[in-house]
Amino acid sequence: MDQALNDTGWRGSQEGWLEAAYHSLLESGVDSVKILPLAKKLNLSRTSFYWFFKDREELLSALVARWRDKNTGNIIKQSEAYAESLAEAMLNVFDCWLNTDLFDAKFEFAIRSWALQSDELLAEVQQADQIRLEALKRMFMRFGIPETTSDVRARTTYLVQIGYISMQSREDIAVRMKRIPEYIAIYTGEVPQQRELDRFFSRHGYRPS
Amino acid sequence: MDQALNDTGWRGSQEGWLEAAYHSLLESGVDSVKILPLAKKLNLSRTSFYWFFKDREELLSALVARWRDKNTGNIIKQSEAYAESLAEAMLNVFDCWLNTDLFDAKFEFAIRSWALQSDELLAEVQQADQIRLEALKRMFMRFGIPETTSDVRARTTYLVQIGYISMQSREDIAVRMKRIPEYIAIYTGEVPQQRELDRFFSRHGYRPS
DNA sequence: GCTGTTTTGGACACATATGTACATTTTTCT
DNA sequence: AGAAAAATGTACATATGTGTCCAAAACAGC
Repeated sequence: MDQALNDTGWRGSQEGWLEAAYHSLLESGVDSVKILPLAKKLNLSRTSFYWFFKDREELLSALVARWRDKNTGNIIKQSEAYAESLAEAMLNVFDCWLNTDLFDAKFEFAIRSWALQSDELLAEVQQADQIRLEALKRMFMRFGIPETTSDVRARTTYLVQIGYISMQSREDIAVRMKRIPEYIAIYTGEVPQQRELDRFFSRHGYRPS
Repeated sequence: MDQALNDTGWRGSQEGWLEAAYHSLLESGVDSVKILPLAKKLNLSRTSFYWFFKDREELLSALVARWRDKNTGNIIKQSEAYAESLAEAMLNVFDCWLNTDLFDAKFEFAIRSWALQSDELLAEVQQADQIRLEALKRMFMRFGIPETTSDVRARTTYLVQIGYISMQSREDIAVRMKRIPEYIAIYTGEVPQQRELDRFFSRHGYRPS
């Protein structure tokens, strides 16, 4: 029987298993990341898995590594991006919440749920939270906001997003865009300029009607 | 061998199994709620479980019912409580975040994680979110805040809390109390009066130093 | 203290998962 | 084409979970 082959000409590969594990994690949580079901989905024999990974643990570690590499880095980068006003800086951070390439919200939630049953992972998640919160706080302080206020506003910005993820709601992009100016006003205490909003909308391919 | 007996003089009971399931759910997620491990924890034979519950499904349903009864009701109640100012109304809602009897944050997170692998439960969680958000929005509107602003502020209030839960951080009560006035200022746009804060601190048994 | 109901737990049948050993197939290199 | 390497898949051993059947133990009321 002829089956789908990958780049290498082989049916299986480390990437293939990892990718399947990633999708399973996002859809149904860690406990669904099991070798037998993955093998079925990939139309591969279960045992061929062990050629690419030592055991299930190694696969799970690879998933965590993937998360670590992707999600924390971009928040920091966006919070440090050039901006003329606090509102503009905030909009830079908002890029993360609207662009899956910058921040993978579903992945984030799946990891957090997983952390419920792994103290080791929980420690990593909390470290990531701290790093991200500090980056946001620095952003506020760069624009002259006092420390305590910066701290609380950084938390608000970040926690609203984490909460939004946790709601797992899949709203229309237009609905979300409409709320953006209000969010900016609450978080920064200043109303964003129209041209700042236009620049933001434009880079997310959105045309307000 | 003599074993611990409960109120009825019997060793097992529906309540006992449910309570054990609840603790397991909060500590390690739904997939840890298994009959065999629970039996071990309760020092009971596994099969005696089936005297109290038809099967595992029925136990899980009982857990969901428990969550439904507890968490949504109190947010609505607190958002409708008497208040002279918006800041005071907000502090009433904050009671939920500081009093486990009013809102069980750990339970909430465990349920949300569980919803990742159950579409049925996800629908319920999202319905709860909507009901709670609407109650908060009404609270803002009661104090003359325009609709769109009320909507976004309700979301901010609620989502910060859901996000906070999702961080699973266990901070000192004093640390959290110190941030309260700032949060109130952000969410409501008005600074809380000292006597309002004092009343709030007092009912949570907190003495600012 | 006998009787019947409630509750328990051992024995069984079955399902799903993990990981190892080994023979076989497929591809690459010479 | 033949040998070596890479990848697959069957068979086996083991663990953990679910749910049913049934004999026994514990308790309540007479």
